Amino acid sequence: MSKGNGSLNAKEPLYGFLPRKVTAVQAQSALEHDINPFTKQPHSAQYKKILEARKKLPVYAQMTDFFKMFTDNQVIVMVGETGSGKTTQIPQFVAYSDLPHTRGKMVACTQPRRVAAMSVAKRVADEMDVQLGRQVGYSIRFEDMTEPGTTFLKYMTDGMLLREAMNDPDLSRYSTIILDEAHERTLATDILMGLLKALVQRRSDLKLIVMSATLDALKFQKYFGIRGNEPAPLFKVPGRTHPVEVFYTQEPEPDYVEAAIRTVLMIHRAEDPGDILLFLTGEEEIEDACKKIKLEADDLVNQDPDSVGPLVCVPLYSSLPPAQQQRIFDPPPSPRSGSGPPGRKVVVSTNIAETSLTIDGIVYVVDPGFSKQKVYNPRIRVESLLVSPISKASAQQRAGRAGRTRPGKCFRLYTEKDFMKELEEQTHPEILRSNLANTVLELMKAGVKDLVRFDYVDAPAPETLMRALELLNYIAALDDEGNITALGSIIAEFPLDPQLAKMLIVSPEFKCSNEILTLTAMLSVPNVFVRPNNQRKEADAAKALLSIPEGDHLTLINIYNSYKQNEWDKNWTWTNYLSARALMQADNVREQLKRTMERYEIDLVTIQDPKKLYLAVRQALCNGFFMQVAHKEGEKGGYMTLKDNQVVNLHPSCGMETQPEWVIFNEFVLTTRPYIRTVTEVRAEWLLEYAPSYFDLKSFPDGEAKRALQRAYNKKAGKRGNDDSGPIKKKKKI
DNA sequence: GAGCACTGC
Repeated sequence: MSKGNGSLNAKEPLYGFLPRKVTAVQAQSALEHDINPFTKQPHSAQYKKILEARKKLPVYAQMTDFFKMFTDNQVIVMVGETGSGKTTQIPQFVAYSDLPHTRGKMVACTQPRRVAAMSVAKRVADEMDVQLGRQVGYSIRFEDMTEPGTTFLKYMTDGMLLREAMNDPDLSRYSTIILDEAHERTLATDILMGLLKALVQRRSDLKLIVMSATLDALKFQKYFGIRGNEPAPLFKVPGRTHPVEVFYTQEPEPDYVEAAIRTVLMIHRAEDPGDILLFLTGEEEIEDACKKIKLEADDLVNQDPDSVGPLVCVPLYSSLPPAQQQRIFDPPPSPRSGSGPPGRKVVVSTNIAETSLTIDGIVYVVDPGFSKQKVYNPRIRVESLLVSPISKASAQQRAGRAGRTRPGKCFRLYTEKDFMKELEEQTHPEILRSNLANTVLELMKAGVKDLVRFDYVDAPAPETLMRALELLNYIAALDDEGNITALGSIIAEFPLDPQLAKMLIVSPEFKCSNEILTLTAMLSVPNVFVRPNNQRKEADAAKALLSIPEGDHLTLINIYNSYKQNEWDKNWTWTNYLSARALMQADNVREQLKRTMERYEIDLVTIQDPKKLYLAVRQALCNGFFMQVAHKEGEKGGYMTLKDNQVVNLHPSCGMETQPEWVIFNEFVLTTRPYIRTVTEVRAEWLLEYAPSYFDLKSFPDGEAKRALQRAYNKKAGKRGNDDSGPIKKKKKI
């Protein structure tokens, strides 16, 4: 709407507002108005109450500066520490200035996590006195809570916006894009930053706000600087947290778990009431530490019940069932007697408590300085998890968890010198630690021609990019010139690893797309097998009953089918030692993938005879995973991966009855030893037939595997001409 | 004879 628009009368709260030239005074008058400018309804009583609370947020005090900076600049970097109110307020300020609803546009605000996108959208809908899903909404995988034509402020996951960018590289629905929590440097946020840097140059009408923590601001300012040297302007808002006193050890601790337990008990004996948060690295470590803390704390209470209160220890990690995760919000235990010492709660958690989950009432943080981090080795194409020292930024984030409700203390189990000298400033962004096959394809689909010269915030290693391009070329997603193919364009549409998508797309040729659809869904959710420590035998026996001897991939299909047949029986997953949560998720994913298949007219077909069906599934598997093949070498059950010659063993969870000569595996895991996990028997002749360029023997490294392939090749050549019983030939060219 | 840091589409 613009000045002089005759359809507006002077009583309208937004009368005289010029998009992007709105002042803070104007916005404030609209906020105080009795009429909601977006619904034209009178504001509720609750609206006024919330507005008073909003006015106390630090960011509110800087409205004037913000509106001016937004008017004057296309790109802004914003820093707002915890408690500043930036995530809820800035998008609203933008909406009042940008007035996207008057131009059929939207303001998007991205979040790295689904729950954040949902809960912030709900809060902001309340603040704006609108119904969630109307003017204010959110969009996450499996749930689009927006109304086309009505929603103008949309919270969404960063991955969701990246998906949209693939099909509309200009992101033309948006007038302003806000990237929140940019300092977390998720893969999706990093890619979006690269795409948006180029996009703001193409689209002068698009505004961009990058919100981050203090430490990264200058880097982003420089990255988004215009015309060479001039950095993007910075908008800074102070936080509102309580002080946290930090303590270091005098000497390095040789055993951080032991030191952590000791520190927790020391706090319990000697410090004022208040809950403790201890960071450890993984499930096993956490369960173990909980047991030990509980034992020792009980001892202390028994020895000295007059001065030591009761203690409860609560584990927290993502694979814990939601009901058990809820225990972190329980109040601490009550004193044993009315006048006895107060109880204390200890939460022992993975990194999940560093960003994803906030626990109120934490006063003490114990930080041993480690976490499990993903690392990618492009040489052997393997992602693995390694216990590594955290960064300074991460240590600060952990310490901050002690000061949410009142002043707190953080005990770092390393020396101050190590903190200053040894810890990296920032955790390496995910883009430097991941296999980029998926990312490269997404970028290509978003119209990026030259991946090596793309303007990344942090450029990945050239070898990582080469590996990604190589894989995409082998599965025919990219042609030999490096251009995206028609097939590659469809592969990119599936929310799957490219190999899985390729396998799914070709599966109708093998008449088993129904089963491959199930398999891809099962492979994209967390482990479905549950194996409680005290019932391992029972769990393994239950698994054996559902196993298919030719391979774990077939077992996964069988499990899904049995699950669906027994859906009426609420106890079925439980009695079979399977995760109901993971299976429900698989079902959900399967439905989503099915819709994408329908969009591209990929037929859903199956073969009635189970023997033939399983054979077809294994052949289809070769079409996607021919790069993940191992050959049996020697008599002791050892395998060697093809081409990169890694010596591996079948993972103990593998359910095959024999050790076949050729197998395809879903993942390579490096734990106590190198293992291949989720494994299925295949035949050499299939590999040669479905991936001839990859199995081109001329370029193959010498060894047992090559000789075996050569024999299969010779046999095949000898048979040619009198054997036409091969798989169904391509009927539809993609 | 072992594990599953955390997100996201």
